[in-house]
Amino acid sequence: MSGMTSRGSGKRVRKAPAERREEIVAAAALVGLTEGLECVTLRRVADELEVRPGLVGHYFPAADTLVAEAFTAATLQELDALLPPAGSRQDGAAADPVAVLRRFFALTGSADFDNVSRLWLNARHLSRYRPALREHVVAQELLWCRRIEEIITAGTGSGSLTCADPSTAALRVLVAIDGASAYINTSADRRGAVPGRLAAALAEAELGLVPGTLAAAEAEDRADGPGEAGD
Amino acid sequence: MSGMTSRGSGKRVRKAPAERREEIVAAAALVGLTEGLECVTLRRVADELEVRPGLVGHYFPAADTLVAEAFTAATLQELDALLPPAGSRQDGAAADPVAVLRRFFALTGSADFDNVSRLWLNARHLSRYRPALREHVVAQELLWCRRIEEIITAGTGSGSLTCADPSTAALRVLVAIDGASAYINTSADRRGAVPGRLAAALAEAELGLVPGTLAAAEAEDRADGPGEAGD
DNA sequence: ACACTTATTGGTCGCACGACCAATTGCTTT
DNA sequence: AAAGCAATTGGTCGTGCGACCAATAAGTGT
Repeated sequence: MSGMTSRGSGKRVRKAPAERREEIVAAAALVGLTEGLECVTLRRVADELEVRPGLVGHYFPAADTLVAEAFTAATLQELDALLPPAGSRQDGAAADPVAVLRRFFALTGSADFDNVSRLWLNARHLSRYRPALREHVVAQELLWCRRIEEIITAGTGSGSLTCADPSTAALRVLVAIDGASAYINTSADRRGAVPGRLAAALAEAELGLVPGTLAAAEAEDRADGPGEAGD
Repeated sequence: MSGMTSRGSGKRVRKAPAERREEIVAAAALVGLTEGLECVTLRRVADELEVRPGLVGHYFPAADTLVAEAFTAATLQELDALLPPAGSRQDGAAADPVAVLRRFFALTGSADFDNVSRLWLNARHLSRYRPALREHVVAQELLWCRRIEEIITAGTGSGSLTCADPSTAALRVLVAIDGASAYINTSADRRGAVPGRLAAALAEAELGLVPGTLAAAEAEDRADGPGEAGD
């Protein structure tokens, strides 16, 4: 009997509050990202950490707070992977904005981004009922928008792209991405088709780039793409 | 004691199965539209109709089916209000496609459409967990897309608008609308701003119309609009 | 008027959730 | 080594859910 996955009983592992709290949020973020925010429950998270539910309840007297923080933790990490923050380069030289955007659209269009799309969709809906989550979602919306705006502004500065209002352009790009990812749970199969391209195409139009600059090769991992909804 | 809102007890009202079923679906659709699809529960719907929960369970042995049908009923009705189906005109003359589209964007941009935006967001997320709902959502996505495509095709036929591929254009318009409505639960206040316009603007660009043709006057009913998120 | 079908009731069962609390036990301080 | 703090446990309580079922009563046909 080697598969003793859980420490079963007895042995308590006492940790520093701050550390335990981070651990809980990280576990909650993972659950929320992979299974959905409604699965971020005291019991589920406790189970993940092999801890008693009461402990999670101790750190989060209101379960809503845990859900909200889980969302923020997940999106924050994802954003950093998508668009490295301003001060993250050792060499002072910033990367080419167009290249950054191309990488950005390549990532958001790939299957690896699916869970993130689901998370946003999930959070936006759940915000209807959970005020705490709502605030965190609004904050992340702003943050993502700002991060995109930074790239665009850098691009206009270096002249590699042109745009009247970086703020508006960033918001439009974000809206297009959200529109495309809205179909993640219903039509994920024909993702490569129109919606996925729309965001990049819109960005190209919005930023005065030649079509195709941002739309990476559509080498979808699923090469079996059927023609036009075969209903 | 005049407020005898419910018939309290005893009196049974026996109805024909078909009629009762429609009644249940209609009530469920209303609940789903106003309170959310997770509130479409056997008990909640039964309460709405002043009937015992078991009865609803009798007509819908699987609760998922009720949720799915409620969604379809709600969106079907809404679509007909938004874009009257092809054969709905007594006089054979079809309306001017551009006028139809203008009306369409005016309606989707108004506050009356908020609950519908919420419903779609709701359904798209819930489709992650409920296969029955998922199928209905996919069907409605197709239907909405087709209905828009009809208008566009009519427009290209009459020459009032130009477009390479009506099918793709319709899908793009829908994606834009979905992107805009994604923010309904988090940033409904500054709806008038960028997102709402984006859909109409994209449609104008997509259909070769002069900017402003489809974007109706942004006379928001909420005239008390405060300046930029005052956080 | 009667019997028969079935729409409708009233109730139970098991489950998962958040909230709450007293008892326990690991760690730190004295 | 003893005392104290608090992280952690184990358990309870109330709620709302879907599913299920036997009993009831409203119509329908004879």
